Amino acid sequence: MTVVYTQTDSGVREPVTASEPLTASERAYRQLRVEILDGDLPPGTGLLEVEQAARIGVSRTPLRAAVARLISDGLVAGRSGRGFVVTEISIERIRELYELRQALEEQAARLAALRRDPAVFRALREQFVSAPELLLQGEDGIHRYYDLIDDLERAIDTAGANPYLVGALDAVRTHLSRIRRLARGNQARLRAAATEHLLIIDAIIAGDANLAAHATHVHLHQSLTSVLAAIDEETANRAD
Amino acid sequence: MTVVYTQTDSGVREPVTASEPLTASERAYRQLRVEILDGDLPPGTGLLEVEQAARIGVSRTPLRAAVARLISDGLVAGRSGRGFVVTEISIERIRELYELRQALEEQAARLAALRRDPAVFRALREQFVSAPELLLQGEDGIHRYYDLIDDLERAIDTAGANPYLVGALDAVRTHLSRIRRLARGNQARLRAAATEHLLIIDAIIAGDANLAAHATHVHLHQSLTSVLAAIDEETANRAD
DNA sequence: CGAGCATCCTTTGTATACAGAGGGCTCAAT
DNA sequence: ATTGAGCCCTCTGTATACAAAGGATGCTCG
Repeated sequence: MTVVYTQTDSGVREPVTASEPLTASERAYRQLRVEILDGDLPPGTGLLEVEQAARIGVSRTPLRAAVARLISDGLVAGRSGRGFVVTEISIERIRELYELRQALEEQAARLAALRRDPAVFRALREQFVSAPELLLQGEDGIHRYYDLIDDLERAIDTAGANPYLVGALDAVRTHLSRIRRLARGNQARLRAAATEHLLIIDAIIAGDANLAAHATHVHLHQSLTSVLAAIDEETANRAD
Repeated sequence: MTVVYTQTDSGVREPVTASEPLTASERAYRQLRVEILDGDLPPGTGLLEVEQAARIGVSRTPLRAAVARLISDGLVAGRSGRGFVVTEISIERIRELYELRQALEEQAARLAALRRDPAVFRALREQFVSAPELLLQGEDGIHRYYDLIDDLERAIDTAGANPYLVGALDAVRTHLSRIRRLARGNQARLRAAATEHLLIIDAIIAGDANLAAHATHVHLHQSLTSVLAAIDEETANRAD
């Protein structure tokens, strides 16, 4: 199970650890993945092997390997004799995704509360207390806020110490990142989220597994509500 | 070329409608998968592309595709310059797997209770009531009992109506089937399990999501306890 | 006798050639 | 004009040839 953390925001955040001698299939996989996640290849886009191989600059063999991985990621679907398609994401799919996410994140929070190193989460707490200030610092602050959330998620994953769970969560987060673009930058929501995150952190520090799980449940409920509202609004605006 | 990528196909229960003209990569995938799941290729077994391609009777290209799928299934792991290995399953891994399973099956039971068609589960209830009799009918009865459990799982999946959740559960069940061989055929445990399953079914029929989730939690706790005990015993016997 | 280095060999990664299947297009008939 | 059938063409699935990387082994030097 190859995990690739290419955070797809236009940020230039890779420490650039030399130019990696990536294999062709790896390059093809990453490029297609980023393009799908960023929406450059919108859902429903039909793709052909030869065409994409030529565009990316690899032969069909590594491209097919890349596509196979994307299929198992659920980002594209195979078509019988006509190439492959970028999978659609409907509102119904988002609801379903959140139902899975609920189950996974609650369990992750539970396990983290049981196994955490308190020091790690106390440090995170510090940062989340001052998170609202970040939101006043424009685009860059918001970007750093999202990074902070990533740090929290990773800390919870690490504390939970369950590779299977982390793997399932990574898959969910992959799909979520296709949605997050929609609901990005809602100040009010982000401030509320910071409060919710603080409660989760406190529960984990206290070793209160049930509270951690319930706080996570509440947080995700609010998150889903916000996402659905943002999509509704978007759709309404588009109808104007 | 009609190639259907049955991504999370549990494979076992195909009515075997003659040998369809499967693609070479599909054949290779299924064969390797079955061999790993059945333990013919025990954990730790090192495999080479050429060697396996020759054995199965396909060329390296489709074999590589098959291995790629097995890797994303988590059944094998890639080695840098030395082929690939069937992944190990330690006791610790089993515990972790059950932690994930808990989260997923509880959510599935919850959703099933909310969305089920009562008639389906009333029919299943009938069968589970008479399940203990099956256990008296020897190996064949036990086999039919396991089929019954499969039916229940599928009914819950269908009622839950969440493809993402089902996909995650299929992945977990794939790994579980490697373990189940160990704890197979413990009569006392199977009788107890039938009772637990009945409670889950009743909760789903009643539309009681919380009870369904808790009953599932209890059931999985007992299941894990039983599996770990069986392994302990096995290890002890082997030490003799 | 041990350690380091170079070389060989094994095994993967990639490209390309070929075959078959499926869909689309054209042409004709009603 | 519309619909059906047949043909062609495109695109996938597979095999194989080639290249490069990594490890193991043996040789040499200290």
